[in-house]
Amino acid sequence: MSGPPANPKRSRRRSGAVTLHDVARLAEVAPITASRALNTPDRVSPEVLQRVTDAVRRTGYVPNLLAGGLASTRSRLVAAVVPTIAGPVFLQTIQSLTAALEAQGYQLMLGQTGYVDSREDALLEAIIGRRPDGIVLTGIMHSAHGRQRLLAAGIPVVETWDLTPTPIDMLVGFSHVEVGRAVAAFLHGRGRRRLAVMAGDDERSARRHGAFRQAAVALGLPEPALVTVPAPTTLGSGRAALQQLLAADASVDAVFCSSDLLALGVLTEAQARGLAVPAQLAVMGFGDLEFAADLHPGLTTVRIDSHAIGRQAARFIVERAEGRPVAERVVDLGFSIVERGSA
Amino acid sequence: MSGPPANPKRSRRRSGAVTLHDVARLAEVAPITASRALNTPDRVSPEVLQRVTDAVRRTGYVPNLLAGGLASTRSRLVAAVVPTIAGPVFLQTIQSLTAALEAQGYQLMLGQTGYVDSREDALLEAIIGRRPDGIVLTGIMHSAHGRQRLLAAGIPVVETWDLTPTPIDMLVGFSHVEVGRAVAAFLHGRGRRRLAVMAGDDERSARRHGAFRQAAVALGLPEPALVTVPAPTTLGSGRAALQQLLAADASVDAVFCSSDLLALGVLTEAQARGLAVPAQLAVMGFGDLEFAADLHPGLTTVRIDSHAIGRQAARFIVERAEGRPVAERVVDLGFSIVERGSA
DNA sequence: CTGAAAGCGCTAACAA
DNA sequence: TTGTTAGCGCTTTCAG
Repeated sequence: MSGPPANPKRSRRRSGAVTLHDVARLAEVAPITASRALNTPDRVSPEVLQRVTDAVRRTGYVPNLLAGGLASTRSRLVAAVVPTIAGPVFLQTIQSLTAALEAQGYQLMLGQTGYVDSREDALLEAIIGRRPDGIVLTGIMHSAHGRQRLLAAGIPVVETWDLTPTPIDMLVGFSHVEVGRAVAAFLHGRGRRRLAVMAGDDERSARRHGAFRQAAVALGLPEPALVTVPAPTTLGSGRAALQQLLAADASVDAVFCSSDLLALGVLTEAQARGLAVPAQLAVMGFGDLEFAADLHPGLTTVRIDSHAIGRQAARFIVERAEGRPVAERVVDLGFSIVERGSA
Repeated sequence: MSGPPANPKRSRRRSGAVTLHDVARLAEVAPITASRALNTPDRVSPEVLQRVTDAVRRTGYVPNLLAGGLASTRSRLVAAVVPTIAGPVFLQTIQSLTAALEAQGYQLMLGQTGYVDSREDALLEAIIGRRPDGIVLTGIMHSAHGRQRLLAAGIPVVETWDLTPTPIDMLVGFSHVEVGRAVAAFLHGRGRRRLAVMAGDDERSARRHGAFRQAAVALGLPEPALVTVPAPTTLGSGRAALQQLLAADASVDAVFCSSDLLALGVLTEAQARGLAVPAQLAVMGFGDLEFAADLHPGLTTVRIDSHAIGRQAARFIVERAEGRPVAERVVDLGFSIVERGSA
């Protein structure tokens, strides 16, 4: 339909796609005017705007954002880094982040480190190479070297799902230490006395159960038992961990799991061996994933507003990219304990 | 540490980052030679390679892939489009796709249509604008107009999770019709006579249960009951759907769910109301997600190798991008029925 | 409000 | 094997 390259002048390849020049020629304006019509339509006369709009429609022009990004040093690309997208917790954050960014004309690039720190550096390099307008770090422990590069690249960074005292740049999360304490207090308040923790082997989880165990002891309870499972946590590892836990000490009357999926595993195993929840064993999860409310019994868990984290991260980055200074660079979204049947 | 722009010549901004020119100057070679050293190291003398490598290390140079992509018309970017990443099924495909691409130096851009067709066009535009080396379409129904644009843009496309007779370009999936038939035959073979279907309201799911119901009738069974739930399917919708199903017809003795999550909902509801699985009700899922095997009872389900789909899609696109022609453009990965306790 | 010139940082074409 | 030159397609300066 559209004319293929016909001019046998000489030299380079040309991708063959319609360019802004083609549009401009058709609209009988200079390329820069066509550019303005598309990017800042209110700085162009209505008539010109109309002509350009028509030309775009007629040619099926799609702006080359690579070229635009190169020229303007604004890529409208945002990178997100997660250990694995398959883990239960970060998914909603990524979902909302993507959606919020798309609504503003930004795209998300996804990177997975796979819980292997060495991948992190390579990934970071690939990401920086794209000159994204921002990077969202989710649930990862970044090396000092990685922080360096990020800082050096001058790319806005949002760390999420945590509240570190020394953020690289911006931060949206909540206190894992507070979560641990609150859960210990909650279970103690419900009359539970022999607590246990089942936790993924990541750093954040460690901080939660560290605080949990400390708080339990401070409340006069015996040191809670601890079972660690490899991250990402699964239903299967929850079942196995409960077996292990009960084999070591059958008197446990409450388990705090580091994810709802783990808790579902505990629920499943309890059911399989006829252990009554919550009568004999109270079970608490973490995350308040979608399924938590509909389990039987309903899962008592720590609610984290994963979507809000994603949205706030998007807001942070877009603000920065548009040149608006971000007043408050740290947002604590908090958490809450949702009491349902399992505890 | 590194020198900021000092030359007060005139004109443009310069991003401030280290460029290939800086590296080349330091290594005392021409920029193009430095480029070769980085991209095709074997076409450069060992000595030059060494000098360039050193210069890169000393400057902390990170290639600008926007510029590279613009010049070479190869962005090393691949776009994936899913309805929502939060749905249970596509996650593993995306995970493997990302991982496989990263291993080859490609990055993934994620786009969500949110089950709204109008979003699809806007998203497509944003994607095409990045000039990706490929697009992976997962679980979406693309409009004729969308197909047009994709074709016109000349970007390699891989459709996944399906086997359409008229692929846009490349295809990796399996037959949903075959799945429906196989499940009907399986349940019939296990002596089930009053079948039911619980399905998300997406097109693919409809094809599965269409074939399922047809096959059931062909086997001499009564027309299976059908309960439709909105996509994406959840545990909660599974519970609700079972209630609905039993209210309409309590004699049902087998349910085929259009996702494992839905099946988990059915299992949960059955347990809550003391309905014995599989004795009174056989439950089958779809997907064989990670948790399926560890449920109690274990979930009998249709196994789809979601990871393999992602890997094959990556292979397709990389082959194309590297200019190697793809011989077989359609791959049927098939499926299998995994028999566990629930049916 | 519109345009001419210059160049973002890189690599494909030729040469040498 | 290395270099020269000319752009990829867009947007920023700086003028009108």
